[in-house]
Amino acid sequence: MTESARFHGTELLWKLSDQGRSVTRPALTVPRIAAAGITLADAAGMASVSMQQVAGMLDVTKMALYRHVTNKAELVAVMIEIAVGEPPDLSTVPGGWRPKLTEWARLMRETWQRHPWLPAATVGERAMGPREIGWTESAVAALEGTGLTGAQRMDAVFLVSGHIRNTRSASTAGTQPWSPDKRLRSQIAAHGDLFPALVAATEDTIDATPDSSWEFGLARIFDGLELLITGR
Amino acid sequence: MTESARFHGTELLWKLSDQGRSVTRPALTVPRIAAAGITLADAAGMASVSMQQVAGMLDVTKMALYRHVTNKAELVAVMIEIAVGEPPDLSTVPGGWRPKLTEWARLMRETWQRHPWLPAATVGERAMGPREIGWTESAVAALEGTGLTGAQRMDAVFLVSGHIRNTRSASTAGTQPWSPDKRLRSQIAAHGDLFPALVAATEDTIDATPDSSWEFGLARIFDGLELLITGR
DNA sequence: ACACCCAAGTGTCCGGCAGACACTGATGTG
DNA sequence: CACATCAGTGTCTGCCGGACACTTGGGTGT
Repeated sequence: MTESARFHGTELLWKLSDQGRSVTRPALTVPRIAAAGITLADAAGMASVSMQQVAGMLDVTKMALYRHVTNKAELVAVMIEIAVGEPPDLSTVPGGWRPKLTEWARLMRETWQRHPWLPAATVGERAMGPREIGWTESAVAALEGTGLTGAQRMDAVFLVSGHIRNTRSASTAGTQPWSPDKRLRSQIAAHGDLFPALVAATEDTIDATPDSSWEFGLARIFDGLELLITGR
Repeated sequence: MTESARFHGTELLWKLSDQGRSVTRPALTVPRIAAAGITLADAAGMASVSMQQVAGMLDVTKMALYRHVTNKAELVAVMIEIAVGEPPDLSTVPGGWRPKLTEWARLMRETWQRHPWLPAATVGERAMGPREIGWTESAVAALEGTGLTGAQRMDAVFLVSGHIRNTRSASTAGTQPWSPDKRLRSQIAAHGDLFPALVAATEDTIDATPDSSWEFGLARIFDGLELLITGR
């Protein structure tokens, strides 16, 4: 059927199109759907993840997705569970809780950097998957033997992960009146009489790297924890 | 024209109705619109603040609002600026930076408690109003004379306000696998073999107050800052 | 007294969103 | 061959933000 239809192009084209649809297209599965959602979110943010956009990526009607996920929240949950990946094994990290937690924070930050929508998605009341809980497990385990109570270990992990969330993306961190936003900065300068302390403090933040807040905060938090753990 | 129509009720009724519309109803103004939005957000969350809902509270069509605000983002910005209130004057707080910042954090937390939608609304790229910037100014000013560089003062304030944001509301804090969510907790217990550290740590968090994470984190952060400031 | 203007509020439309529900067409098994 | 099951479809509803043209009523200039 390849060459014989040379002079009946339309027929062949139609068949090709049909074959393209029914043969080459892989079956719709939850992982494939989630992967499409992740691709979309990585590229254009969580706001552009809608059922129809995801369906569009798979050349399928949005209603087809509902055969595999019960609703959008479930789709997002699967996306998160896949995107966070396997929790790390910190037992191989030499040293005490501090190097272990440092590595944990680094890995988590890295993951969230790869998927900038994760901070925004992992917010509010929702179901957590096993891998997501596993990340917390890792961090809490790193604090065993520090003499902290269970509640304190929990709070410490919460504090660190909160800091990651806050420094991770402009879309989840609170807006701050400095950072590279020239417009806002010039507004502060224009009303300098109202904000003398800000004007003074922003003078030497011009070359601040985006990572400086991250490192500063993490150092303070770890110092504070160390003070508590070593008992002064 | 008032009494002469006594026996032509319909006319009077129509006029009353007209008067009721034009006389008793106050004019639409930006503050009134914003107040309606704040009431709505306080009661039912940011998700229920839509142009039509706000307009409905004022017995007006949603399109009428667009005469006073250019779009929804601007409405929200005004809501925020009004809700945060005047920034505090910390110069009256006796003591050094730590009591001042403690008071600042307390006040900010209080404000955000009064308007639980504030954390969610003050996120992402957006315009900040003078009062909002003023809050930051207050905090940065409290750190003057500590010997910290401008960038460090900024980072410190960012760290504290980030912690407020994280502990403030379930709608902005990252989901955590403990807290009073029985369902999630039982799931951890059910798969206890996967999460031994979590099981151990959650055992004594049953009576954790919702404020404990807040106080724990703030104490660690302040301790860490103090360590840096006193130079040790 | 009259024409006119203009600001405030309105009605209608559009595209995009999540999701309910009934349907079609293929496939494998008795 | 009959039939159940299942993957994917089409259409509908009710929300959302917002563009745009419209009405209406209270001044104001002449």
